[in-house]
Amino acid sequence: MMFGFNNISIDKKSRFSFPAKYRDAFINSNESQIVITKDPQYPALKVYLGSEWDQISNKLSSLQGLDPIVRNLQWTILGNASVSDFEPNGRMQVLISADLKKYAQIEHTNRICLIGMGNKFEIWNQESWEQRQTGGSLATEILDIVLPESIKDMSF
Amino acid sequence: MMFGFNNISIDKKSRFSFPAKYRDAFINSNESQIVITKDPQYPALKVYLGSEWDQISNKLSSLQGLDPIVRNLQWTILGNASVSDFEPNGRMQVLISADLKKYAQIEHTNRICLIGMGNKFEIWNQESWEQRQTGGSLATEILDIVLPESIKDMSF
DNA sequence: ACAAAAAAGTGTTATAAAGTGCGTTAAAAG
DNA sequence: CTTTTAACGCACTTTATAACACTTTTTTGT
Repeated sequence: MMFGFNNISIDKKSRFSFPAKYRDAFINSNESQIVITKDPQYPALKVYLGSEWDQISNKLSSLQGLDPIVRNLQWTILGNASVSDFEPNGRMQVLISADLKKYAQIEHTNRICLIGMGNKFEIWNQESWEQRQTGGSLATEILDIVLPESIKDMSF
Repeated sequence: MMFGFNNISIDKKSRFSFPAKYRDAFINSNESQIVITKDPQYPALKVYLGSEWDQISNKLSSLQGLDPIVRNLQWTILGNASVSDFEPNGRMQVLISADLKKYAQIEHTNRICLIGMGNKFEIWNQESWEQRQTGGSLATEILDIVLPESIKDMSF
């Protein structure tokens, strides 16, 4: 499983590499693809292993798109996904597109926060992450929309 | 079971070792991993055995991440977890990351308090711990918001 | 439409920093 | 006094990152 905080660099060509400590996890789960997409709630990116992504994307695309909330999630998550080949034995490098960099507000920096959340990672701009960690802005964002039943049991 | 107070040292490379009195407990419970992460309420660290951690992290990551309070807990606990291999027969040493040291306010000292809480440990800055013990309140109680039902029955 | 130039993407290497392992000394316990 | 444990120091190994070279794709001008 993949947990924990990492402050890592992006090179001039917009690549980052996963810290070596996750290598075994990648090898064991037999992954050969990595998918990066937008986080639907925050200015951050989600990074999924290929197999995880298959589950999420299948489930999400099968939902009926008439509900505007579902429709929005589909646009955000499916419509921005970027699939990369990935070699767990190699350098474990992944390219981030200009578009995704912009969304996560990491266009003008070469340091990012890569957060292991168990079955996925998140990528954050350093300042945004630190603000989140203090919990300061929490009070203002208690979910004010009612989620449709269909996604209540999904965890992205 | 692992109980009791220990005042121990961190070396120059940010490692501490568990007191020898816990060796049998580690060997008996057959652990080969130790997980350190942030305490969600206080400026302290939680130290879990691998098996305990599996339970906690599974439960926590299965919760609805669209709820901002849940998401915050996931960030704090999962997103800051550091997993170490651990040999109960060896020196029982564990590395603490710079990030976690900062959170627990133990960056500028080489003495820490390691508190056995039965199935887990806590790591405290010495002054904070003493204040707690004498009933003084700490500056920040980080999580002072109402918890959603889904996590009311969890014990971290 | 084609060639040249620029940009984007891929791969390799070198080096400083971070992490690991282990022997030695000092302190505590039996 | 002997044995065990904790702390320290040092050497070795691994890792992260920047610099560089090469290839492929895209853009531009004629």
